[in-house]
Amino acid sequence: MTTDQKRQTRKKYYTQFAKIYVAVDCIIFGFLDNTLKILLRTRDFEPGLGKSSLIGGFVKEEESLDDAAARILHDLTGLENVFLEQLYTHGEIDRDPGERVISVSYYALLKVQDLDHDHVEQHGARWCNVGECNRLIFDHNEMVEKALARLRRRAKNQPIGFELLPRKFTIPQLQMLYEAIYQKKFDNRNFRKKLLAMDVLEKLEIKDKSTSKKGAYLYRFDKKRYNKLIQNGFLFDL
Amino acid sequence: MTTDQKRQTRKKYYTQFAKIYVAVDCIIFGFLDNTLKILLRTRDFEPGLGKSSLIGGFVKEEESLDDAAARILHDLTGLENVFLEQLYTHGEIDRDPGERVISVSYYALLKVQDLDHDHVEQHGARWCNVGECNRLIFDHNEMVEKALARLRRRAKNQPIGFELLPRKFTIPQLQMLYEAIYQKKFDNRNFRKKLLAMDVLEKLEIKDKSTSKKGAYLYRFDKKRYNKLIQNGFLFDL
DNA sequence: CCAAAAGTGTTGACCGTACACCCATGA
DNA sequence: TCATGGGTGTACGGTCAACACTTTTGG
Repeated sequence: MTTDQKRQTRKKYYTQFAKIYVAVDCIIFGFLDNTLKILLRTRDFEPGLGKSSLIGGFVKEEESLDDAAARILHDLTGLENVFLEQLYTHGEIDRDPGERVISVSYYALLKVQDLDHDHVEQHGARWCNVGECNRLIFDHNEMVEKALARLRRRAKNQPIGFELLPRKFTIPQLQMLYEAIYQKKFDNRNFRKKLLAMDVLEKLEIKDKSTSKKGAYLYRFDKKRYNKLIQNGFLFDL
Repeated sequence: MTTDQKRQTRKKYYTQFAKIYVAVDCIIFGFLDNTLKILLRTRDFEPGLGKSSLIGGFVKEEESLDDAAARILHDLTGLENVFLEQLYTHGEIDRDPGERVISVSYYALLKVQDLDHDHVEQHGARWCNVGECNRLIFDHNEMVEKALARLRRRAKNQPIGFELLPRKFTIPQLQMLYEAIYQKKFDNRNFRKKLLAMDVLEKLEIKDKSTSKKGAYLYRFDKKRYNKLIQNGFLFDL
């Protein structure tokens, strides 16, 4: 029996219970102008018409939560295979003043240089500095706070910072990203030392001269090497 | 306008979208016989009749997710004000072979000595050693894994171990709890040193002689002191 | 008096942090 | 030639981990 056939032959076991609208809201991070930003949109429907909100949508009957999040992200950005992780599910009864909706939040990290900015703008989205995007509808500010907390925790223990940079990047670039995430300065010697000691970056023989006359060496995150190290009990820790 | 009135006057904004069954499943931890255990139940209805499962139930129209979890926990244990934290939301389409149900998992930490064990048994629940409770229905094993991972992370950085012990406990008791959680031995001198250095325990002038002839001093977690320290930037770290 | 659990300090290794100067180059 | 950002090494202090013996007392 195929999965589709199984689905069609399902009995009605739970008719006595209530069904509820389920939404997905995405906190989409990007790194532009050495600043950490998220994508916001202005609501074009009630309730909350005209107010700022995260990028979201309803979960369909025949898609998983992860699929819904990926669909919503893809519709807006045109991108696939973006880093996406579930965060938290908000289930207060009156969180949406329209009707009862529970919302599963996801955060995404994307490489802005892969993005078609016109496409994004045509969908009514815009980049907003993290920390300046308060006054969102419903409980969306809380979602952003949780996403930031998660990003900060993860970035320390998992190599996800690279998801926000081009595949080839310089050490100063990476450091500025981390400074944007944690909102504090790092000592450049210590940062380099610790980072390179982990031995997960491949140094390229090319320099990026776009930000200095001397130029900075480009590096690439070596995922295969990272996975091998992980299997041997190595822990990423910046 | 009262909250109830608001709710009744809600418009129908989202009728074009699908509604979905939402369940809550609880991973309920307890510390018995120096072992970390969770509460399981045998399903007495289809689908999955006769199989082992977590303690769960459906979310009602007029209750929040947190309230649903607290209700389910209270129905089974008779306890209130138990430590309860949301974990993850499982949303695969076919995770429940009956109908489509998404499930929000919560983990709970309870003091087993507060428990009416007859009441629990009458509700068909039993304690099962963590690590020996595989072969659960649906994706419940995955939920247990996630709960364990979260417990381990939290126990290191937040004083939640105390939620699993009596209000008055001994240092050796606490150490055995941590050994059960992390499945490894700790050096007792180092454990004491680090723990007492944090200065969040109040030493009582009574000894517990139930496990040794010499007797071990009882301690109490000083929550007020802990909160004060936290405000000054102190970090719990065991 | 002895078995069994409670309680106590020291040392060496390692890691995190603080800190300042030279290099390369385009303009 | 100079201004700008890139790149480099060392020393100190604190934290973590390893380690063994004494104390208490009920049976």
